[in-house]
Amino acid sequence: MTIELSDVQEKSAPQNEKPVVQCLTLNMADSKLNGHRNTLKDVAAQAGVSVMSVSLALRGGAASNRVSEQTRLRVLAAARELDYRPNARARALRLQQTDIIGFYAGHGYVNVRIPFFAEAVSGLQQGCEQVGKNLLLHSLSQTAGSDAVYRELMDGRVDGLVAAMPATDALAARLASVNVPIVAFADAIAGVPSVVVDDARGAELIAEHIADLGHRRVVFAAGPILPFSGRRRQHTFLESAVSRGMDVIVRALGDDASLADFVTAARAERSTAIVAWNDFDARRILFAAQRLGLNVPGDLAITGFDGCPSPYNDPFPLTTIRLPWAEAASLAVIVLDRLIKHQPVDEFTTLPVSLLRGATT
Amino acid sequence: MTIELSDVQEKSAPQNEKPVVQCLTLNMADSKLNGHRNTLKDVAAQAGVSVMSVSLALRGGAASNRVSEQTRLRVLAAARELDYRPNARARALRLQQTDIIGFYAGHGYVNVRIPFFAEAVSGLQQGCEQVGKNLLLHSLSQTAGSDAVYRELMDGRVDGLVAAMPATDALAARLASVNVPIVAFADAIAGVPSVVVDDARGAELIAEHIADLGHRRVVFAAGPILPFSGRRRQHTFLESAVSRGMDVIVRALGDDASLADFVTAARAERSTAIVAWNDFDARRILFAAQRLGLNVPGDLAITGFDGCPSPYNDPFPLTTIRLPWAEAASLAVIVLDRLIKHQPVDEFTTLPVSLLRGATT
DNA sequence: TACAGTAGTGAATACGTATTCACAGTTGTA
DNA sequence: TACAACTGTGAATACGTATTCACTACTGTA
Repeated sequence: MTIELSDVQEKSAPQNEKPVVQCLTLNMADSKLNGHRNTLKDVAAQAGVSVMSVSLALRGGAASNRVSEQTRLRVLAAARELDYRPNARARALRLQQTDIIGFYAGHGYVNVRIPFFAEAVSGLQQGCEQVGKNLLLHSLSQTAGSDAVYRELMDGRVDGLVAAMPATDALAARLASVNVPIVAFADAIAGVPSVVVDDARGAELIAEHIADLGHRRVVFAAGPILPFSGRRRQHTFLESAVSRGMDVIVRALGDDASLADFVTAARAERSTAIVAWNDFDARRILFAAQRLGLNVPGDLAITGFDGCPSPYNDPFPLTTIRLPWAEAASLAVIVLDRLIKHQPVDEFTTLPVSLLRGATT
Repeated sequence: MTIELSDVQEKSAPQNEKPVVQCLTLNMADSKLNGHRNTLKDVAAQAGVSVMSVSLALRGGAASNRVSEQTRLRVLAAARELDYRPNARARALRLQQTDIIGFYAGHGYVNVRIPFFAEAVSGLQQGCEQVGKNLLLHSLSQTAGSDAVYRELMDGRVDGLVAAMPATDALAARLASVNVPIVAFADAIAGVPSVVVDDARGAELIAEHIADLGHRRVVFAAGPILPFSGRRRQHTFLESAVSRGMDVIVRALGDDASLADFVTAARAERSTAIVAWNDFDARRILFAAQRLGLNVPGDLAITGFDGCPSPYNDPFPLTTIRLPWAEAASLAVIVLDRLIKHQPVDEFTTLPVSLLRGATT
């Protein structure tokens, strides 16, 4: 069942090495651009009333009482006939609001391929739909520094920002001091409404689970770099596991080449379980253990942390802590919206986590 | 190695069933909002020159020659001192351009959890970074109809749109006729510059590969609904496989409950391989086959279509066709940017695909 | 010295919306 | 009939930028 990596080969199609391109003219594009868009003034002229009346009539609700029913109907007819839509750019300037919120993530997490980020974006989208905003993914990956976030935030492009794990404390402080509504996500930021998940409780649940299964000696696999939430998991797990009488060895997990050594070392020192600080690393360890011919969980139990649902039916699911990133992100948007509207908000929200029992313990 | 689904249980944390919430005041938020942002006029006053001079001086390049060196330096100093940043909302109205592009995907593919979508967004982001645009994810999932896309497109919120697989032909036609730059992605749209991947060639590669392995009787698993690219894969595979002397049975794949029946039926009629039109279905079939105790690929070979890289090291990778969605999406953005700038564009671009040999054949 | 040419800058305006202000017209009351 | 109260609507303006227009001051040449 163990598969060699070399089995995965890429065989490119010989006759299709270069993109097949047919270049045609672009007269079509030229003729399509610069089409005239109808404005409020056009509608007013069409209906034979003033701009003001149009604005009031179209706004609906209580404002519509200001205009006579006859005028209102005439305006509506004219607007429909001209297919009028308020210009979002002008609206944004007039109302000082774009109906767009931004999302920033530090530590290189700006990549939808990473499950955490995908879950977050999924939740953000859902939240946006609920409050009628749009989501702007800043075009800032590794190259763009923290300054780019700040600039985009300050130039009025977005109404607010959901900030996940700022790369540095300096950036966090800078974000917190800015004149723009901000909600912290995943990691709390001092002085900013924050939505987080209960990492610490998750670490306790793992410790409890491992202890219940009878493990007495385990390895905690820390990443080379550990964001704040990772440090919290490590700290709480250590405390909880030790208090349950377990020996815990904390060791940094290296690159792919060193994975086998990591597992072998754990076995050599008689550890029976490896607790990883996230699912990504847990799967790397699982993969290495399987390649070494170990029986998981018989020879070695492995646990992760995140529990992002797999897009595929996973035949060998991890035992892990499910962190409700999507729900948290969705909530973050709602909090941000309240902040933008000057409504009272909870300064700090922690979402509960749960143990997801898979096949690795 | 086969795992029962019932093994995956969710055990919630008893004392954390409700979100832990600490509600504080929001005076902080109040004091932060409504901060004054410096405008061009403020900079002009600070530097003791006119608005025009400031605009010219800050623009740099050839325009800066219009102002004296002394004025330029004074303006720069004033701008830095006031931490001036041009207001994006006002710029958008003045320049009739927001530097934002939108992305629309039909057929329910608006979900970063779906690998195709994640790859697409990843490529879009990369492309955006290259051309200096931002990416707007419309808040439109299942609830919002095609009308919402149209509206967002027409109100000037975005400079252009990358459209993947419009839900209906009517929508495609409508998009193509609009006064806004559009690039079709994944599925071509008539009259619109399109960036697609070579589905047909991929289907040939699969047929060739399966034939080389000696299979004479295979099942093509079609989805209940097949988007255009899926129909193309099916059509070309059929043609190519039959011409190589294979028997092909085309059968729709049902829900999870019917997966086992699907596999059993294939075995009963002596098929030795199942070709799925995408990776998602291929994995579902793989999962079902493993649960039935079959040896893959010994008893049954399985192939997919997509080849999105897994975020985790996959110990049992599919044999599939790698479709370069990210590259295609990135290119789509670049084409869109050229369209926006009225530069000539390729009307049709097809990116090459390759066979990814995994562990399932 | 007078005038043409040029460099530099201030004032004014458009982009399209939403809203304030003021005014005309209508109805109601003394 | 005269005046107040009120309703509906037109005109004007601000949001902040980028750009056009027009004007001043200065340099160079005849």
